Amino acid sequence: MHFKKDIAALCKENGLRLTGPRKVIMQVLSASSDHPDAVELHRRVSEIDPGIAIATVYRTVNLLQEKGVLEKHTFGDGRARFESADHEHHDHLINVETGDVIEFRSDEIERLQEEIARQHGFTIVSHKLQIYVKPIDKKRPPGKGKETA
Amino acid sequence: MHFKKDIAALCKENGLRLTGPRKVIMQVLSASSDHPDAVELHRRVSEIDPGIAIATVYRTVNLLQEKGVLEKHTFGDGRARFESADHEHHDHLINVETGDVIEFRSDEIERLQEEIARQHGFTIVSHKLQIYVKPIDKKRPPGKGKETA
DNA sequence: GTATATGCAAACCATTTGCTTAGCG
DNA sequence: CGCTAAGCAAATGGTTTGCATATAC
Repeated sequence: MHFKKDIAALCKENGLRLTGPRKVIMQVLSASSDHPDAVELHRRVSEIDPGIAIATVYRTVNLLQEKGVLEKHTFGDGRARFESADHEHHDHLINVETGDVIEFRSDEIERLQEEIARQHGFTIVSHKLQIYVKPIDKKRPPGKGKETA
Repeated sequence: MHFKKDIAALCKENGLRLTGPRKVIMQVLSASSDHPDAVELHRRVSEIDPGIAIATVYRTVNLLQEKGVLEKHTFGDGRARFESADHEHHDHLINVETGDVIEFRSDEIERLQEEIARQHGFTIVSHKLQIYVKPIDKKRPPGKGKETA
């Protein structure tokens, strides 16, 4: 995750008050290198300040998403997951055996998408590409084969 | 949608009993050319047999997905949407202004995905590409910029 | 006849919201 | 001080499940 700008600046330029809960939540987001969901985020936040309500976590991440600071993803399981938006766009490989998420970027795919949208008379607002994968290594035990939804 | 095989055959080869509700649900699925969610599916099913419970719709559609007969998608709104799996793979353009879903296929993108997965030491289990778009037409008012989840 | 399906209602889970109080600017 | 935020709990929306009955095979 790791925000390029500092938290106070992010709040100020988005017209958000720099409150205690926000500081903690944004600090946790900034320190997270994975793509936590709201509940996991709340768990991490609670280790720092147990008094912060999960409703505040939801309100904060939604606010940050509206302001364009965060991106919201849904990788098949019901929950929404978040990551910083202040990086170059990338897509995700999801290891179905472990749930791990790997980021990648393909300019060629990006370009093809633009082309496809244009051919249909549209411009792209956003897009998501998720590739659900498993290790090539055949010797690995089957593991819990999560559904690919 | 439109199943290639007939409904009785689909049930039989998947070890499912050919019940009244299943006949109706699968018939509705087969007749749908869009990507209905469970509630919409239930609405259509109810026009034919008002006695069928939405729980049965959910159970049926999940069963068919497990058996590989249906694909389940989530296009950002909370609901799951379904379509037949017995066609060549394709991806989706989602018009954010209308919610319309347009199918497309790009062999080149498919190929690039294979390549990316392989480079990371994986094979593809499945993948989803959703391009959220709006009409090129500039004269349209800004509209409600729905979130891109 | 017996295991599988269904209907119904209650349960679930993630997320949102109304209301009141707290605290940033 | 005034208005935004937070906490809490109740509400929501989509989806699943337990249980008793019905039905396909």
